Amino acid sequence: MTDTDEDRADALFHALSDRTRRDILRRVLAGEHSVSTLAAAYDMSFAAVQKHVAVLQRAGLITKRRSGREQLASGDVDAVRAVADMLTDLEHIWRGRIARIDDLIADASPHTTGDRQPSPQPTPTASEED
Amino acid sequence: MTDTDEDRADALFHALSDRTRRDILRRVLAGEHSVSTLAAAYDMSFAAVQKHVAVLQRAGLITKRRSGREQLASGDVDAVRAVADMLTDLEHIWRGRIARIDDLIADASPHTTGDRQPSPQPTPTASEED
DNA sequence: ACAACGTACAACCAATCGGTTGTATATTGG
DNA sequence: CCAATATACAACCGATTGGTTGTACGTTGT
Repeated sequence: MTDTDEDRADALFHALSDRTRRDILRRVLAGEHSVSTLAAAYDMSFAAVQKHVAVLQRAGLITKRRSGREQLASGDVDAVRAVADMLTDLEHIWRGRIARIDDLIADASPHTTGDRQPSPQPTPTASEED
Repeated sequence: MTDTDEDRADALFHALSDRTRRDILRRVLAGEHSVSTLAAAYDMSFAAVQKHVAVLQRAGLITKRRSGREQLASGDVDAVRAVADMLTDLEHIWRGRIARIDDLIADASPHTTGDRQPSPQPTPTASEED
């Protein structure tokens, strides 16, 4: 919850919010690729791809290692898991809400205690219009 | 895979890339909140918060239902899971890479079959043309 | 009826984004 | 040595973003 964590989350989600970057990430998770090799795969300038790689690297989603004149990029699966964990945290928050609703239902009707599924609708008062 | 899927991924990750929006999402995953209630929690104008809510809604991360003059926002955990699944897919891609490396190691040295670690070096055979 | 409330949206602004071209700097191969 | 290759980075540009204020409109409570 610290400010630095939020900065990191900003960088991670922002890095993932571009389809070219997601594609690059897929490629470098599957195996090392030089920036040139990556650039050849897209219909844009080398500089554009290099900037995408830099964004991914700054977010910590990929690492680079020098090999002669090439920079070989590699996907960092731990960073991907860190993002997945953030989403799991969100799911936990949601589960807490459902648990609270279940408690209310259990309180209102002493029956039906013991079923706690993904729950079709969180609140009984459903009426949508706009 | 499809273009629409990528559009959706763009919207989801973009929506999550702002800390105010992530905070709003946490609140509405924990329980319904009106836009006004949400706006009161942040040091910015009502209009700014309303736009953040709109971004989250367009991405499908939250839904709104009208209750009198209020719009009650609710987090959609299925959308959160959809994002988590995208990250799981990325992890699978990475696992495929590790499996390939393991195969190479197993092929090179008939011994040591059965240890599968995060792998310090990704093998010198970077399969790529130029 | 009508003032207050809750919401939506338009118009505007500075900052950032995703792309471009151009330039500089290593590294490699002939 | 020199040319080609691989990378990095600056400067620029149009589009988008995150914020603002102002306005409009339906709903509610008195």
